[in-house]
Amino acid sequence: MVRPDSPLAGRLYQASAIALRRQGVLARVDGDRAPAPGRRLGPGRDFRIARRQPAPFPDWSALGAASLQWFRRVPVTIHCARRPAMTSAEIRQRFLNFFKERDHKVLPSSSLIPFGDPTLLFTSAGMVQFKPYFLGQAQPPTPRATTCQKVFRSSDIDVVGHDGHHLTFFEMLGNFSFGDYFKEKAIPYAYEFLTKDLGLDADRLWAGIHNDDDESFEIWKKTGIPPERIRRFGDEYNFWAAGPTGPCGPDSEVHYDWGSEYGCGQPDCGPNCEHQGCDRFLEIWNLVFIQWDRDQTGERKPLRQKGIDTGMGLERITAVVNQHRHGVFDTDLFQPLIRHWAEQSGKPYRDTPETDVSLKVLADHSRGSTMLLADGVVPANDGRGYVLRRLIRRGMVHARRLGPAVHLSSGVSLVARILGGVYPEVRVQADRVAEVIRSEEERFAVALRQGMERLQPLLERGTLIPDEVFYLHDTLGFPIELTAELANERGVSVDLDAVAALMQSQRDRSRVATGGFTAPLAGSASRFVGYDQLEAETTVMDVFPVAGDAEKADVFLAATPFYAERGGQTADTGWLNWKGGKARVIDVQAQGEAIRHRVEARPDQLKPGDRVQAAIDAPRRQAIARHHSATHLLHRALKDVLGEQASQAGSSVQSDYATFDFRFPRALTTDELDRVSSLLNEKIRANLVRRVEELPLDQAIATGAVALFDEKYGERVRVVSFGDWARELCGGTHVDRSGEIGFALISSDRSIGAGVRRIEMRAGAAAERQVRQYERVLSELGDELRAGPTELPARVAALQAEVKRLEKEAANLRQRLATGAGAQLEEADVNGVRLLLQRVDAGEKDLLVFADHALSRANGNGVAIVVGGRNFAVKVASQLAERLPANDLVQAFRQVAGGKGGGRGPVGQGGGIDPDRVGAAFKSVQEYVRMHLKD
RNA sequence: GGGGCGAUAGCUCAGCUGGCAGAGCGCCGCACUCGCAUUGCGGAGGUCGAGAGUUCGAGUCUCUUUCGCUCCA
Repeated sequence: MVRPDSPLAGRLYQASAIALRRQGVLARVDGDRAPAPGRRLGPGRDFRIARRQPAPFPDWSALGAASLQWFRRVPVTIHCARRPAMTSAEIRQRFLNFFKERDHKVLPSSSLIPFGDPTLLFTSAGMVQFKPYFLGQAQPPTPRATTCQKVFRSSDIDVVGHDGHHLTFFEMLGNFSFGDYFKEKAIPYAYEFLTKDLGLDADRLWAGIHNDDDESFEIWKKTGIPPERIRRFGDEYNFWAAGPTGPCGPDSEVHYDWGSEYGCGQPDCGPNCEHQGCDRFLEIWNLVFIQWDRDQTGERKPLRQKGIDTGMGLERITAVVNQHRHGVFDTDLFQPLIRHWAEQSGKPYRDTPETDVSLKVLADHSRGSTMLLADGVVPANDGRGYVLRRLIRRGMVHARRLGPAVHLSSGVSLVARILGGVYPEVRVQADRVAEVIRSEEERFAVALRQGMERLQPLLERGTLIPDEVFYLHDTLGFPIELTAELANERGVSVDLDAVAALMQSQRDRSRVATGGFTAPLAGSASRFVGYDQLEAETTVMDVFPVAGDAEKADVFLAATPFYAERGGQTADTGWLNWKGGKARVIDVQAQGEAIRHRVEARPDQLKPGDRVQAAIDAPRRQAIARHHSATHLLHRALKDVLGEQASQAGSSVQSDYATFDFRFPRALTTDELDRVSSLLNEKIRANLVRRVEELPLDQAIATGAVALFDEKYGERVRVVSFGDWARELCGGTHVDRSGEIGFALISSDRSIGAGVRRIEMRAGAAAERQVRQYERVLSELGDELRAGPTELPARVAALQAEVKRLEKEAANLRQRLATGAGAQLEEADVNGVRLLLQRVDAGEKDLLVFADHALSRANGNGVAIVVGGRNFAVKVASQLAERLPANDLVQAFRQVAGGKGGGRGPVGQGGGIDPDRVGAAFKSVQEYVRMHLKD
């Protein structure tokens, strides 16, 4: 890196020279006495850079990189440039402070994995963590809040890099009101923050509002935006709803005007301009006014508690404040990353459009993948993990494009440096994150190698059919864009439309297959009483038939002791009893707030309003509880032994076993497993008391409970703890004291994916059964081998060696017996061809070996037939094989001897013959040969 | 959740329409060499992922299953 405060010299690209000048750095051509501000520098000219001011050089790590060829064409990026008007960190802080001063509670960003919302893949907006408050499902802890929220959007993944605005990961600044203030304050707040705190030119701000929203129009006007800069739009731009029903309302955006010189020049040009190439307006802040509740008929009723939900992208506003016309990648959030890969690849930023796309993709994707990984997403083939994998792979394709030395994983530490201050989890997890990306890189390298092996010959042949391109992508994971690129280099054409059609049909197939289950939703919530009741008298609320099975029904109850499958814990089973009937409950699933019982009964046997007694299989529940509690203790034990990084990635709790998945980069050593196991059982014997508390979520996490993702929590959560040792958020059912678990046995530890391991465990009676089974096997083995348990391995190894030796000896003996004096051999000579018949005592596999041996006596001019039991083999000397195909001889032989068989070339085999007729069959073969050799 | 592909020697893989389980690398030994590398010769190493079926005969065909890779939702 070049030091900022020393004069620089080098050879300049013209574009870079202009960029330098625009950023307030003067270029002086060598030999000139003074900087020549107006002088145009031609490409390739030597030059020097001098500071214009004696003042210290502006922030070095800041913006506006310019690239130039340094001595001897070694590429160097110099970072000089104008000091940013305001850094991103400063903007973030000012925003939160601004709203804090206006009585907003500053809340931390929630995870990128949405809490308690299975409908969302990622946290895709600032309001996600507040959704329950807006939907009226939970009481907000505070009437006003403000956040800087981590956000991830997978929908734009393919667009990133091609412009200056689309990102996968970004930060969303937002202020929120839950039934507190409304438009009258939200709009002035926004205006004040932008113009005063950020110092944006008020004349450049425009507002977009909903067609019918006169209220907002008046407020904007009063606040300071003249009517001609307030534009009205329809639902497509300015209406927000969480879904077809529920809370909704108009929204209003603030647009920034870059100036008419960037516009399309059309008279109707304005925010949301739809003219091609119009680049004048940029939306910077979106204010949502949640004011109605929409019902199924589409009718809107005014909400009692209106809400405000605003969102402003930090990257975008930083670009605007610092006048980065070309977008967010020029801001201090991205420049260090861009510079990093520009240096690693030796390809400067702002040099060619292709390079810029790749640099931007790398900058964005390294942020995205690092942040996802830091929040616990693991590369996988479905769901979130799949999006992550795609992100990493796309990043690697572009890394590869920049050069062989360019690696996506090398950006992780930089991302951690840029964002780690605000999101400490990135800093903590940086090593693990880099490790995971590295292992993905290795995996991808394998896919690339395999793909290249297949692609190379096709390219040399000069044709590439779409099916082949699709196969490479679909089966081998070889990126289509890479195929296209390579084909292009070789001048081979690829029908990308046809490939896209194949992709589409695959998408359709998946969609059709997924849209299967559509059980109707029960209207209201079922009350779960199963924490302290094993049975309950209750009322049937709804009964639905089960598609494709007339003997089963789905039943919804007002209250139920049945635990629905959730958080990895398997569902309870049991019975429903009612006057005149009884049915087994075989599965229980949660559907929203309702609990669906699948029972073995016809749908007409029960109807809404019926009284039933619901009773779960209590011993089974107890066995499940033992496994679930043991899982908590195991989790704690793993963390104690391996460190806090060993965090849960999933679990499955059944009545007879449990599996526990956790993040850990390598296999556990025997010693570690031993320590985990003994600590686990020690805590079981300590008979720790189980406590359950219900707490608000943030308080629970604050008191050190282990929070998990993928689980669905309400605004109040259950915290289950054993003694003061293991403490977790958990909705499951547990034993009262750890001693009830009895004993826990870890039966296996294996890898289930990059950085994730799975431990299988049995507890209580299941563990006992397992141990007894092992013991039985051991003692049977010991009896059989006459060895004590500890001697068994050595004994078995010795036996195996012995078996090998004997097998070999036996094979030798058989061979010698067959070929030696004792071999039963008949011979005949037909027209100079020797025919041999040999009877051996051998399995069918060996017959051909014997035939080979026998044939060796015929000096390459003969036919050998070997019979063993009811099987036979025929071998013809290779020089005869054409005139006497083995298959014909086999047929001649079995016509007399019976059985079946066939052959090819010089080899034939058959079986099922009558051993008594072998002699006669041999005669028949002789006859056949005689006939055929006459010709 | 749906689709594609794969599982054969320690590793990477070949094995065409069913008919004697192979190659390269690695490993061991011997020769050559002062020694190493190289080279030459020889050798060990396989329940062909598991289970059923079809067949006289299955690594090969059919079904089931486990695991892995991969695309899509």
